[in-house]
Amino acid sequence: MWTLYTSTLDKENMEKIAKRSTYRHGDLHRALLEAAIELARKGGKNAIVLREVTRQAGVAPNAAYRHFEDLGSLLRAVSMAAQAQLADAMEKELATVKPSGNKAEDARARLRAVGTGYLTFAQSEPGLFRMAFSEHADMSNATHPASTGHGGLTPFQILSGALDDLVSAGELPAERRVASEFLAWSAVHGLAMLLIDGPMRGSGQAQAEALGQRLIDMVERGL
Amino acid sequence: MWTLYTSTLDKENMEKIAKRSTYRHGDLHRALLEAAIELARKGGKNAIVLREVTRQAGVAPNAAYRHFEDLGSLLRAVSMAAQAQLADAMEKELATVKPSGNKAEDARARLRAVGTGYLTFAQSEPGLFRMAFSEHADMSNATHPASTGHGGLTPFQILSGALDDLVSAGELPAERRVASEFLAWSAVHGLAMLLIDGPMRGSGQAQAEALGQRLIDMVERGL
DNA sequence: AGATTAATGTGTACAGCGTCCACAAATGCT
DNA sequence: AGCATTTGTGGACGCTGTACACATTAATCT
Repeated sequence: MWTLYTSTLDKENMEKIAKRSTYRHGDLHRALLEAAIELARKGGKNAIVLREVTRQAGVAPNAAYRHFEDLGSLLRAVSMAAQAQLADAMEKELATVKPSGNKAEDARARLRAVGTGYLTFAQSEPGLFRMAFSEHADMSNATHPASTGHGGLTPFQILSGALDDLVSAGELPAERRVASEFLAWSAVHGLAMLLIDGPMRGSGQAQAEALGQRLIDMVERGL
Repeated sequence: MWTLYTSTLDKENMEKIAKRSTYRHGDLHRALLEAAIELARKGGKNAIVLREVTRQAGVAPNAAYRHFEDLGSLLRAVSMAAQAQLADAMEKELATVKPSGNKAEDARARLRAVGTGYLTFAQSEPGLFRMAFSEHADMSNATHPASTGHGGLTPFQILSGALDDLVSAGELPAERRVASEFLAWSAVHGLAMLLIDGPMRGSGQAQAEALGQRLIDMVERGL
Protein backbone atom coordinates (compact mmCIF):
# COMPACT_ATOMS: atom_id res chain seq x y z
CA MET A 1 0.00 0.00 0.00
CA TRP A 2 1.18 3.50 -0.73
CA THR A 3 -0.09 6.68 0.81
CA LEU A 4 -0.59 10.07 -0.72
CA TYR A 5 1.17 13.08 0.68
CA THR A 6 -0.53 16.19 1.91
CA SER A 7 0.87 19.67 1.86
CA THR A 8 1.49 21.78 4.90
CA LEU A 9 -0.42 24.52 3.11
CA ASP A 10 -3.47 22.37 2.63
CA LYS A 11 -5.81 24.89 4.20
CA GLU A 12 -6.21 26.94 1.07
CA ASN A 13 -4.98 24.80 -1.77
CA MET A 14 -5.94 21.29 -0.92
CA GLU A 15 -7.74 21.16 -4.21
CA LYS A 16 -4.53 21.75 -6.09
CA ILE A 17 -2.87 18.63 -4.90
CA ALA A 18 -3.04 15.97 -7.54
CA LYS A 19 -4.68 12.84 -6.29
CA ARG A 20 -3.96 9.74 -8.18
CA SER A 21 -5.42 6.28 -8.51
CA THR A 22 -2.63 4.75 -10.55
CA TYR A 23 0.79 3.89 -9.21
CA ARG A 24 2.39 5.71 -12.09
CA HIS A 25 1.73 9.40 -12.23
CA GLY A 26 1.66 9.74 -15.97
CA ASP A 27 3.37 13.08 -16.44
CA LEU A 28 5.30 13.69 -13.29
CA HIS A 29 8.10 15.60 -14.97
CA ARG A 30 5.68 18.26 -16.13
CA ALA A 31 3.74 18.21 -12.87
CA LEU A 32 6.90 18.81 -10.85
CA LEU A 33 8.07 21.57 -13.14
CA GLU A 34 4.72 23.33 -13.04
CA ALA A 35 4.50 23.08 -9.27
CA ALA A 36 8.00 24.49 -8.99
CA ILE A 37 7.16 27.34 -11.35
CA GLU A 38 4.11 28.18 -9.31
CA LEU A 39 6.11 28.19 -6.11
CA ALA A 40 8.71 30.47 -7.70
CA ARG A 41 5.99 32.75 -8.93
CA LYS A 42 4.51 33.18 -5.49
CA GLY A 43 7.52 33.05 -3.27
CA GLY A 44 10.68 33.39 -5.31
CA LYS A 45 13.56 31.02 -5.61
CA ASN A 46 13.72 30.14 -1.94
CA ALA A 47 10.15 28.92 -2.10
CA ILE A 48 11.13 26.13 -4.45
CA VAL A 49 11.55 23.31 -1.99
CA LEU A 50 11.84 19.85 -3.39
CA ARG A 51 9.67 18.23 -0.77
CA GLU A 52 6.91 20.78 -1.23
CA VAL A 53 7.05 20.34 -5.00
CA THR A 54 6.56 16.60 -4.65
CA ARG A 55 3.82 17.14 -2.09
CA GLN A 56 1.88 19.24 -4.56
CA ALA A 57 2.37 16.64 -7.24
CA GLY A 58 1.12 14.00 -4.83
CA VAL A 59 4.22 11.81 -4.84
CA ALA A 60 6.96 10.87 -2.42
CA PRO A 61 9.98 13.20 -2.26
CA ASN A 62 12.29 10.71 -3.90
CA ALA A 63 10.11 10.37 -6.96
CA ALA A 64 11.54 13.69 -8.13
CA TYR A 65 14.92 12.07 -8.60
CA ARG A 66 13.58 9.97 -11.46
CA HIS A 67 13.01 13.18 -13.43
CA PHE A 68 15.59 15.64 -12.17
CA GLU A 69 19.10 14.86 -11.10
CA ASP A 70 18.78 17.03 -8.02
CA LEU A 71 17.20 20.26 -6.83
CA GLY A 72 19.64 22.37 -8.82
CA SER A 73 18.57 20.63 -11.98
CA LEU A 74 14.94 21.46 -11.25
CA LEU A 75 15.87 25.06 -10.56
CA ARG A 76 17.59 25.31 -13.92
CA ALA A 77 14.50 23.97 -15.61
CA VAL A 78 12.40 26.59 -13.86
CA SER A 79 14.90 29.22 -14.94
CA MET A 80 14.47 28.28 -18.57
CA ALA A 81 10.69 28.21 -18.28
CA ALA A 82 10.85 31.67 -16.74
CA GLN A 83 12.92 32.88 -19.69
CA ALA A 84 10.29 31.49 -22.00
CA GLN A 85 7.57 33.41 -20.20
CA LEU A 86 9.69 36.54 -20.35
CA ALA A 87 10.05 36.03 -24.09
CA ASP A 88 6.27 35.79 -24.37
CA ALA A 89 5.82 39.01 -22.43
CA MET A 90 8.28 40.76 -24.72
CA GLU A 91 6.61 39.48 -27.86
CA LYS A 92 3.22 40.47 -26.52
CA GLU A 93 4.46 44.00 -26.02
CA LEU A 94 6.05 43.93 -29.47
CA ALA A 95 2.71 42.98 -30.97
CA THR A 96 1.16 46.21 -29.71
CA VAL A 97 3.43 48.26 -31.97
CA LYS A 98 1.44 49.30 -35.02
CA PRO A 99 3.50 49.94 -38.15
CA SER A 100 3.45 53.63 -38.97
CA GLY A 101 4.98 53.36 -42.41
CA ASN A 102 8.13 55.07 -41.21
CA LYS A 103 10.72 52.32 -41.05
CA ALA A 104 13.08 54.15 -38.72
CA GLU A 105 10.33 55.14 -36.35
CA ASP A 106 8.96 51.60 -36.25
CA ALA A 107 12.35 50.09 -35.52
CA ARG A 108 12.80 52.43 -32.58
CA ALA A 109 9.30 51.69 -31.34
CA ARG A 110 10.01 47.99 -31.46
CA LEU A 111 13.22 48.34 -29.50
CA ARG A 112 11.32 50.36 -26.93
CA ALA A 113 8.64 47.69 -26.78
CA VAL A 114 11.27 45.04 -26.13
CA GLY A 115 12.56 47.01 -23.18
CA THR A 116 9.11 47.84 -21.90
CA GLY A 117 8.04 44.21 -22.09
CA TYR A 118 11.12 43.21 -20.15
CA LEU A 119 10.44 45.73 -17.40
CA THR A 120 6.75 44.97 -17.24
CA PHE A 121 7.38 41.28 -16.84
CA ALA A 122 9.97 41.88 -14.15
CA GLN A 123 7.48 43.87 -12.12
CA SER A 124 4.43 41.73 -12.67
CA GLU A 125 6.26 38.43 -12.09
CA PRO A 126 9.25 39.26 -9.91
CA GLY A 127 9.66 35.74 -8.62
CA LEU A 128 9.90 34.25 -12.07
CA PHE A 129 12.01 37.10 -13.36
CA ARG A 130 14.59 36.49 -10.68
CA MET A 131 14.66 32.82 -11.55
CA ALA A 132 15.20 33.57 -15.21
CA PHE A 133 18.71 34.82 -14.64
CA SER A 134 20.07 32.79 -11.82
CA GLU A 135 21.56 29.34 -11.79
CA HIS A 136 23.15 29.66 -15.19
CA ALA A 137 26.31 27.97 -16.16
CA ASP A 138 27.19 30.19 -19.09
CA MET A 139 25.42 32.05 -21.85
CA SER A 140 24.76 28.88 -23.81
CA ASN A 141 21.15 28.80 -22.75
CA ALA A 142 20.57 32.33 -23.90
CA THR A 143 19.74 30.50 -27.12
CA HIS A 144 18.57 27.20 -25.61
CA PRO A 145 15.32 25.92 -27.10
CA ALA A 146 13.77 25.41 -23.65
CA SER A 147 14.06 29.15 -23.05
CA THR A 148 12.06 30.22 -26.07
CA GLY A 149 8.57 31.64 -26.02
CA HIS A 150 5.77 30.76 -28.37
CA GLY A 151 7.50 32.69 -31.11
CA GLY A 152 10.44 30.31 -30.92
CA LEU A 153 12.87 32.96 -29.70
CA THR A 154 14.63 33.55 -26.41
CA PRO A 155 14.57 37.01 -24.83
CA PHE A 156 18.12 37.50 -26.02
CA GLN A 157 17.20 36.63 -29.58
CA ILE A 158 14.21 38.97 -29.52
CA LEU A 159 16.43 41.82 -28.42
CA SER A 160 18.99 40.94 -31.07
CA GLY A 161 16.30 41.07 -33.71
CA ALA A 162 15.16 44.50 -32.62
CA LEU A 163 18.72 45.79 -32.82
CA ASP A 164 19.21 44.27 -36.24
CA ASP A 165 16.10 46.08 -37.39
CA LEU A 166 17.49 49.29 -35.99
CA VAL A 167 20.60 48.85 -38.12
CA SER A 168 18.75 48.02 -41.29
CA ALA A 169 16.53 51.03 -40.69
CA GLY A 170 19.66 53.16 -40.61
CA GLU A 171 19.14 54.19 -37.01
CA LEU A 172 22.19 52.44 -35.58
CA PRO A 173 25.64 52.57 -37.20
CA ALA A 174 26.84 49.07 -37.97
CA GLU A 175 30.06 49.53 -36.01
CA ARG A 176 28.00 50.13 -32.91
CA ARG A 177 25.83 47.11 -33.48
CA VAL A 178 28.31 44.55 -32.26
CA ALA A 179 27.66 43.51 -28.69
CA SER A 180 25.07 46.24 -28.32
CA GLU A 181 22.69 43.58 -26.98
CA PHE A 182 24.69 43.57 -23.81
CA LEU A 183 24.53 47.33 -23.41
CA ALA A 184 20.79 47.57 -23.87
CA TRP A 185 20.24 44.46 -21.85
CA SER A 186 22.38 45.70 -18.99
CA ALA A 187 20.46 48.93 -18.64
CA VAL A 188 17.05 47.36 -18.63
CA HIS A 189 18.11 44.40 -16.55
CA GLY A 190 19.71 46.64 -13.96
CA LEU A 191 16.62 48.77 -13.58
CA ALA A 192 14.49 45.67 -13.30
CA MET A 193 16.66 44.32 -10.52
CA LEU A 194 16.76 47.59 -8.65
CA LEU A 195 13.01 47.93 -8.95
CA ILE A 196 12.14 44.52 -7.60
CA ASP A 197 15.00 43.55 -5.32
CA GLY A 198 17.07 46.62 -4.85
CA PRO A 199 16.90 49.82 -2.95
CA MET A 200 14.02 51.32 -4.97
CA ARG A 201 11.68 48.50 -4.20
CA GLY A 202 8.32 49.74 -3.15
CA SER A 203 8.25 52.75 -5.42
CA GLY A 204 4.90 53.02 -7.11
CA GLN A 205 4.16 51.60 -10.51
CA ALA A 206 3.71 55.02 -12.07
CA GLN A 207 7.12 56.12 -10.89
CA ALA A 208 8.64 52.86 -12.04
CA GLU A 209 7.09 53.20 -15.46
CA ALA A 210 8.27 56.76 -15.89
CA LEU A 211 11.74 55.76 -14.87
CA GLY A 212 11.61 52.86 -17.30
CA GLN A 213 10.79 55.15 -20.18
CA ARG A 214 13.56 57.54 -19.24
CA LEU A 215 15.96 54.64 -19.09
CA ILE A 216 14.93 53.53 -22.53
CA ASP A 217 15.42 57.09 -23.74
CA MET A 218 18.93 56.92 -22.39
CA VAL A 219 19.64 53.69 -24.19
CA GLU A 220 18.25 54.99 -27.45
CA ARG A 221 20.41 58.09 -27.26
CA GLY A 222 23.49 56.34 -26.00
CA LEU A 223 23.72 53.12 -27.95
CA MET B 1 32.14 22.22 31.34
CA TRP B 2 31.67 23.67 27.87
CA THR B 3 33.31 22.43 24.72
CA LEU B 4 34.58 24.37 21.75
CA TYR B 5 33.19 23.68 18.32
CA THR B 6 35.23 22.58 15.38
CA SER B 7 34.45 23.28 11.78
CA THR B 8 33.78 20.67 9.17
CA LEU B 9 36.32 22.45 7.02
CA ASP B 10 39.02 22.15 9.63
CA LYS B 11 41.46 20.46 7.31
CA GLU B 12 42.71 23.66 5.78
CA ASN B 13 41.61 26.45 8.07
CA MET B 14 41.89 25.06 11.53
CA GLU B 15 44.07 28.01 12.35
CA LYS B 16 41.28 30.44 11.59
CA ILE B 17 38.98 29.19 14.28
CA ALA B 18 39.10 31.40 17.30
CA LYS B 19 40.06 29.48 20.37
CA ARG B 20 39.07 31.00 23.59
CA SER B 21 40.06 30.60 27.21
CA THR B 22 37.40 32.86 28.67
CA TYR B 23 33.72 32.00 28.89
CA ARG B 24 32.84 35.34 27.33
CA HIS B 25 34.07 35.88 23.82
CA GLY B 26 34.76 39.58 24.10
CA ASP B 27 33.69 40.77 20.68
CA LEU B 28 31.43 38.12 19.31
CA HIS B 29 29.26 40.47 17.32
CA ARG B 30 32.23 41.55 15.23
CA ALA B 31 33.62 38.04 15.03
CA LEU B 32 30.34 36.68 13.70
CA LEU B 33 29.99 39.48 11.19
CA GLU B 34 33.50 39.04 9.93
CA ALA B 35 33.15 35.31 9.62
CA ALA B 36 29.90 35.81 7.71
CA ILE B 37 31.53 38.34 5.39
CA GLU B 38 34.36 35.95 4.70
CA LEU B 39 31.93 33.15 3.91
CA ALA B 40 30.00 35.42 1.56
CA ARG B 41 33.22 36.48 -0.11
CA LYS B 42 34.22 32.90 -0.83
CA GLY B 43 30.92 31.24 -1.47
CA GLY B 44 28.21 33.81 -1.95
CA LYS B 45 25.05 34.27 0.02
CA ASN B 46 24.23 30.59 0.26
CA ALA B 47 27.53 30.00 2.00
CA ILE B 48 26.46 32.09 4.96
CA VAL B 49 25.26 29.38 7.27
CA LEU B 50 24.60 30.35 10.85
CA ARG B 51 26.07 27.22 12.32
CA GLU B 52 29.24 27.55 10.28
CA VAL B 53 29.59 31.19 11.26
CA THR B 54 29.42 30.29 14.94
CA ARG B 55 31.82 27.39 14.40
CA GLN B 56 34.40 29.77 12.99
CA ALA B 57 33.89 32.11 15.89
CA GLY B 58 34.33 29.19 18.26
CA VAL B 59 30.97 29.43 19.97
CA ALA B 60 27.78 27.40 20.13
CA PRO B 61 25.18 28.07 17.42
CA ASN B 62 22.77 29.72 19.80
CA ALA B 63 25.29 32.30 20.91
CA ALA B 64 24.59 34.12 17.65
CA TYR B 65 21.10 34.93 18.85
CA ARG B 66 22.50 37.20 21.53
CA HIS B 67 23.87 39.47 18.79
CA PHE B 68 21.53 39.04 15.83
CA GLU B 69 17.81 38.49 15.93
CA ASP B 70 18.02 35.73 13.36
CA LEU B 71 19.90 34.70 10.24
CA GLY B 72 18.16 37.35 8.14
CA SER B 73 19.41 40.01 10.48
CA LEU B 74 22.97 38.78 10.06
CA LEU B 75 22.55 38.73 6.29
CA ARG B 76 21.40 42.34 6.32
CA ALA B 77 24.44 43.30 8.33
CA VAL B 78 26.66 41.57 5.78
CA SER B 79 24.82 43.39 3.03
CA MET B 80 25.61 46.74 4.57
CA ALA B 81 29.22 45.81 5.11
CA ALA B 82 29.42 44.79 1.47
CA GLN B 83 28.02 48.16 0.45
CA ALA B 84 30.68 49.80 2.54
CA GLN B 85 33.39 47.83 0.76
CA LEU B 86 31.86 48.75 -2.57
CA ALA B 87 31.96 52.39 -1.55
CA ASP B 88 35.64 52.01 -0.73
CA ALA B 89 36.34 50.46 -4.12
CA MET B 90 34.56 53.33 -5.83
CA GLU B 91 36.41 55.95 -3.86
CA LYS B 92 39.68 54.22 -4.57
CA GLU B 93 38.98 54.39 -8.28
CA LEU B 94 37.90 58.02 -7.90
CA ALA B 95 41.22 58.81 -6.27
CA THR B 96 43.09 57.76 -9.40
CA VAL B 97 41.51 60.61 -11.39
CA LYS B 98 44.06 63.39 -11.65
CA PRO B 99 42.62 66.86 -12.07
CA SER B 100 43.35 68.18 -15.54
CA GLY B 101 42.28 71.75 -14.95
CA ASN B 102 39.33 71.30 -17.24
CA LYS B 103 36.33 71.21 -14.96
CA ALA B 104 33.98 69.55 -17.42
CA GLU B 105 36.50 66.92 -18.37
CA ASP B 106 37.24 66.14 -14.74
CA ALA B 107 33.58 65.77 -13.85
CA ARG B 108 33.11 63.29 -16.65
CA ALA B 109 36.23 61.40 -15.64
CA ARG B 110 34.97 61.14 -12.09
CA LEU B 111 31.61 59.81 -13.21
CA ARG B 112 33.43 57.24 -15.30
CA ALA B 113 35.59 56.30 -12.34
CA VAL B 114 32.52 55.75 -10.22
CA GLY B 115 31.16 53.33 -12.77
CA THR B 116 34.46 51.63 -13.30
CA GLY B 117 34.95 51.17 -9.57
CA TYR B 118 31.52 49.64 -9.33
CA LEU B 119 32.20 47.18 -12.13
CA THR B 120 35.65 46.32 -10.90
CA PHE B 121 34.38 45.54 -7.43
CA ALA B 122 31.56 43.41 -8.79
CA GLN B 123 34.04 41.30 -10.70
CA SER B 124 36.74 41.06 -8.08
CA GLU B 125 34.32 40.36 -5.22
CA PRO B 126 31.25 38.82 -6.79
CA GLY B 127 30.07 37.17 -3.60
CA LEU B 128 30.10 40.40 -1.64
CA PHE B 129 28.68 42.38 -4.51
CA ARG B 130 25.68 40.11 -4.70
CA MET B 131 25.14 40.47 -0.98
CA ALA B 132 25.26 44.25 -1.23
CA PHE B 133 21.96 44.45 -3.03
CA SER B 134 19.89 41.66 -1.64
CA GLU B 135 17.88 41.45 1.54
CA HIS B 136 16.84 45.06 1.48
CA ALA B 137 13.58 46.31 2.80
CA ASP B 138 13.56 49.63 0.95
CA MET B 139 15.99 52.27 -0.15
CA SER B 140 16.41 53.63 3.35
CA ASN B 141 19.74 51.97 3.76
CA ALA B 142 21.04 53.49 0.56
CA THR B 143 22.04 56.22 2.97
CA HIS B 144 22.42 54.13 6.12
CA PRO B 145 25.61 54.88 8.05
CA ALA B 146 26.53 51.19 8.24
CA SER B 147 26.79 51.15 4.46
CA THR B 148 29.36 53.89 4.17
CA GLY B 149 32.97 53.46 3.23
CA HIS B 150 35.91 55.16 4.85
CA GLY B 151 34.92 58.40 3.16
CA GLY B 152 31.64 58.37 5.06
CA LEU B 153 29.52 57.94 1.95
CA THR B 154 27.42 55.08 0.61
CA PRO B 155 27.80 53.99 -3.01
CA PHE B 156 24.58 55.79 -3.81
CA GLN B 157 25.85 59.01 -2.29
CA ILE B 158 29.12 58.76 -4.17
CA LEU B 159 27.27 58.41 -7.43
CA SER B 160 25.00 61.32 -6.52
CA GLY B 161 28.01 63.47 -5.86
CA ALA B 162 29.53 62.66 -9.23
CA LEU B 163 26.29 63.60 -10.96
CA ASP B 164 26.04 66.85 -9.01
CA ASP B 165 29.53 67.69 -10.17
CA LEU B 166 28.50 66.97 -13.72
CA VAL B 167 25.68 69.48 -13.41
CA SER B 168 27.81 72.19 -11.84
CA ALA B 169 30.39 71.64 -14.56
CA GLY B 170 27.66 72.34 -17.10
CA GLU B 171 27.82 68.87 -18.58
CA LEU B 172 24.37 67.75 -17.52
CA PRO B 173 21.24 69.91 -17.87
CA ALA B 174 19.59 70.39 -14.51
CA GLU B 175 16.26 69.05 -15.68
CA ARG B 176 17.93 65.76 -16.49
CA ARG B 177 19.65 65.57 -13.15
CA VAL B 178 16.63 64.46 -11.19
CA ALA B 179 16.59 60.71 -10.61
CA SER B 180 19.51 60.28 -12.96
CA GLU B 181 21.22 58.25 -10.25
CA PHE B 182 18.82 55.48 -11.01
CA LEU B 183 19.52 55.56 -14.72
CA ALA B 184 23.28 55.44 -14.37
CA TRP B 185 23.04 52.95 -11.56
CA SER B 186 20.75 50.67 -13.51
CA ALA B 187 23.08 50.44 -16.46
CA VAL B 188 26.16 49.67 -14.46
CA HIS B 189 24.37 47.41 -12.04
CA GLY B 190 22.81 45.44 -14.85
CA LEU B 191 26.11 44.84 -16.56
CA ALA B 192 27.64 43.82 -13.26
CA MET B 193 24.92 41.27 -12.66
CA LEU B 194 25.09 39.90 -16.17
CA LEU B 195 28.86 39.62 -15.93
CA ILE B 196 28.94 37.72 -12.67
CA ASP B 197 25.67 35.83 -12.46
CA GLY B 198 24.10 36.11 -15.83
CA PRO B 199 24.54 34.62 -19.24
CA MET B 200 27.83 36.32 -19.98
CA ARG B 201 29.58 34.86 -17.02
CA GLY B 202 32.93 33.45 -17.94
CA SER B 203 33.80 36.03 -20.52
CA GLY B 204 37.37 37.17 -20.04
CA GLN B 205 38.33 40.19 -18.02
CA ALA B 206 39.55 42.08 -21.07
CA GLN B 207 36.23 41.64 -22.80
CA ALA B 208 34.35 42.59 -19.66
CA GLU B 209 36.42 45.73 -19.26
CA ALA B 210 35.90 46.79 -22.86
CA LEU B 211 32.19 46.24 -22.51
CA GLY B 212 32.19 48.21 -19.27
CA GLN B 213 33.78 51.19 -20.94
CA ARG B 214 31.34 51.03 -23.83
CA LEU B 215 28.48 50.90 -21.35
CA ILE B 216 29.80 53.94 -19.58
CA ASP B 217 30.07 55.66 -22.95
CA MET B 218 26.42 54.91 -23.48
CA VAL B 219 25.45 56.36 -20.14
CA GLU B 220 27.48 59.50 -20.72
CA ARG B 221 25.84 60.05 -24.08
CA GLY B 222 22.37 59.10 -22.99
CA LEU B 223 21.89 60.63 -19.56
C1' DA C 1 1.06 -15.35 -23.90
C1' DG C 2 4.63 -15.59 -20.59
C1' DA C 3 8.97 -14.22 -18.78
C1' DT C 4 12.45 -10.71 -18.24
C1' DT C 5 14.10 -6.20 -18.06
C1' DA C 6 13.56 -1.36 -17.50
C1' DA C 7 11.22 2.54 -15.64
C1' DT C 8 8.97 4.74 -11.99
C1' DG C 9 7.33 5.43 -7.25
C1' DT C 10 7.76 4.21 -1.96
C1' DG C 11 9.95 3.78 2.75
C1' DT C 12 13.47 4.35 5.70
C1' DA C 13 17.36 6.70 7.14
C1' DC C 14 20.97 10.23 7.77
C1' DA C 15 23.30 14.48 8.41
C1' DG C 16 22.73 19.36 8.36
C1' DC C 17 19.98 23.36 8.98
C1' DG C 18 17.51 27.49 11.77
C1' DT C 19 15.49 28.24 15.96
C1' DC C 20 13.14 27.51 20.74
C1' DC C 21 13.71 26.62 25.60
C1' DA C 22 15.81 25.88 30.01
C1' DC C 23 20.05 26.32 32.30
C1' DA C 24 25.09 27.90 33.44
C1' DA C 25 28.58 31.19 33.87
C1' DA C 26 30.50 35.65 34.06
C1' DT C 27 29.90 40.65 34.55
C1' DG C 28 27.97 44.98 36.46
C1' DC C 29 25.26 47.47 39.97
C1' DT C 30 23.73 48.79 44.58
C1' DA D 1 28.22 40.73 49.42
C1' DG D 2 24.27 39.94 46.97
C1' DC D 3 21.47 40.28 43.09
C1' DA D 4 20.09 41.29 38.24
C1' DT D 5 21.64 41.29 33.60
C1' DT D 6 24.22 39.75 29.91
C1' DT D 7 26.30 36.20 27.34
C1' DG D 8 27.22 31.42 26.17
C1' DT D 9 25.80 26.19 26.46
C1' DG D 10 23.05 21.84 25.71
C1' DG D 11 19.38 19.54 24.04
C1' DA D 12 15.43 19.26 21.30
C1' DC D 13 12.21 19.88 17.28
C1' DG D 14 10.75 20.03 12.68
C1' DC D 15 12.35 20.92 8.43
C1' DT D 16 15.50 20.14 4.45
C1' DG D 17 18.13 17.43 0.37
C1' DT D 18 19.41 13.08 -0.83
C1' DA D 19 21.29 7.96 -0.62
C1' DC D 20 19.83 3.11 -0.57
C1' DA D 21 16.98 -0.81 -0.84
C1' DC D 22 12.64 -2.32 -2.27
C1' DA D 23 7.81 -2.48 -4.64
C1' DT D 24 5.04 -1.91 -8.46
C1' DT D 25 3.97 -1.20 -13.11
C1' DA D 26 5.04 -0.86 -18.18
C1' DA D 27 7.85 -2.33 -22.16
C1' DT D 28 10.41 -5.69 -24.62
C1' DC D 29 11.78 -10.14 -26.10
C1' DT D 30 11.23 -14.67 -26.85
